[in-house]
Amino acid sequence: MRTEEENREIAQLLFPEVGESVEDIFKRYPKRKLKDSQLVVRFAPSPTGFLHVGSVYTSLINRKLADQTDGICILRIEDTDKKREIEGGIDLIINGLERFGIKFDESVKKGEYGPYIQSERKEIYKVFAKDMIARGCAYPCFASEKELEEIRKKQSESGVRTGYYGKWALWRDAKVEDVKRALNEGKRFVVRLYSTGNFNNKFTFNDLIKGNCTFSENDMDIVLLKSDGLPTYHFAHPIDDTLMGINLVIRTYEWFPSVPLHLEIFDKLGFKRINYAHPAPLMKMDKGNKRKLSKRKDPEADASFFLHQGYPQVGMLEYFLSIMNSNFEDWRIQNPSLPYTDFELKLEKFNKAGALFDMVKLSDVCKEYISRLSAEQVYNFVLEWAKEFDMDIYNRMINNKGYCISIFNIEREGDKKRKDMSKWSDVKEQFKIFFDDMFNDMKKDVLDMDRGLQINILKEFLATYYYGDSSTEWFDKIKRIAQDNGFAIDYKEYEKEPSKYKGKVGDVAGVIRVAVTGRKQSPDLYQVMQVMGDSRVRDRIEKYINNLQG
RNA sequence: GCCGCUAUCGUCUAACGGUUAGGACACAUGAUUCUCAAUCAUGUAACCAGGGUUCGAUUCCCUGUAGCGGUACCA
Repeated sequence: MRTEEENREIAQLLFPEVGESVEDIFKRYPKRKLKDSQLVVRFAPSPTGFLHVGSVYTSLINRKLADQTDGICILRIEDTDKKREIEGGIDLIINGLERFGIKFDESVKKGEYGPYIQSERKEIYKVFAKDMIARGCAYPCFASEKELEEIRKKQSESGVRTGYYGKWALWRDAKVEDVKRALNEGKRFVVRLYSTGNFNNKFTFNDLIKGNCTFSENDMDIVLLKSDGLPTYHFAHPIDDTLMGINLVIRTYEWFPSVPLHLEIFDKLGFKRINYAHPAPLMKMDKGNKRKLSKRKDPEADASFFLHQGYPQVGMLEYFLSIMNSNFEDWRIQNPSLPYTDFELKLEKFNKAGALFDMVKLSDVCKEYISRLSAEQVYNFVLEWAKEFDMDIYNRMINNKGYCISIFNIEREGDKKRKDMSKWSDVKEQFKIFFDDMFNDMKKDVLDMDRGLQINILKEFLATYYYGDSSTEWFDKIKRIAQDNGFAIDYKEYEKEPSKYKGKVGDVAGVIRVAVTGRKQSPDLYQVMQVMGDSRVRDRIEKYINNLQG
């Protein structure tokens, strides 16, 4: 055991350049003037790669909770691992989240409690590290990687817990002279927590999502400051969240096991503890096993995948909301016209286990969402998407705005809303029947019907077709053609005696559909033809007739 | 290995000791003055296993099993 004097001496030896005190720092970060009910939360990603969908998920929780309580949502960049950092990583995160409609009240660009990038807060952590050493709550450790490895080896051989703790912690109670000598030899050091926890002591802890949990006290002398002078997550977290006035930490589940450690650091720092909520991560089914959505294996782990595909941002957020609080779906059914921001998200309703990320369900939520939009809104969203990801579509839309809106308007009104679009890129397929240069006429024999008969039907249709007809007039004419050619008008009658007829009205409409759209399936044929216009319809039918004759 | 969390239809979940175990997605079938989509109706489908506690357990407790997470000078 060292004396108080000795600890102060070591602190001064290690950080002679640090003149500021803990009090000085706190003066720069005054307490926020907010009510307790107003949540100050933060999303704190590392710029180590592309924006993960899980990040969108977690930041949405933060954003919602802040909004609901008239609180503040902060973005903080945790870039203390310089080895894993990638260039442009910060912009990737900020721009990406913004594209999903998630903005921050304080972040890299604005805010009074910055810097919001941890590497720029290096000096702050040092002040606290020096203070902890001086008070005997932390100490320098000069152990080499090799030595640490040896310790670990010995520990696993004798079957005890691995780690730097208790009697295994070489430098825990080192003499001042030893510290001086190591320093003089130019050895690099880390600052470790001087843990006073007892692993055999259990305590309960209340997590806002998990509820009451039991933990063992931490006894690991974990690294606080790395040898490059930057803090580990464990050290930066209590300091930043305290200085920034965070009153609820929402972070993914992988942090859950380090709660005892963090509580000890809070205590040793002399800080008030902060409430935690640990939501479970998004999972993926892989060969019968659930696993975390992986950056390397799963394209859909990259949030930009959804941007490319053109999944509507609100659809994405609503899908996430339905995973977070399953009552969101019921709420949505009861309040079809309210914005998702009106839904009240509750931490206690979160599921404790990880949910599978379900693309099918996502598509369904997006279909619902898009079906609630007007044709103009769809046009604008698709245009925005196409501008970035599909110039061909973009140009078509710019040059044919009215035409495109009327395409999007097909079966968009009334009760029978069309729900076949889950993402903006789906328009490419839709456009194929409406633009002549994207249109592929079908081969002659797609229909199992005599060619002469098909030609007859189409010629008769052309003879009576009038663009100004209402849909009933239009269909009456088709029925007439059907009748004249020996088709049943009534489906049930046809079912009774199929041999009496050549087919049913649907088959006649089918011939026209194939001629006009090039497909056996299409949206409401009458509406399609109205949108296409008289001459395009006639052209296509004539071309198809020629094709059959050729 | 050790520590912790979790466990209901294929998926997301509801239930907070007594229910024909509910809903949504998916799937299947049927309806529908044209196909697809939509809509409507119907249907298939679940309490991880074994012990307790209790008049009664999906629900509470224990054990096992499985999944997930942690066990770094990564976050």
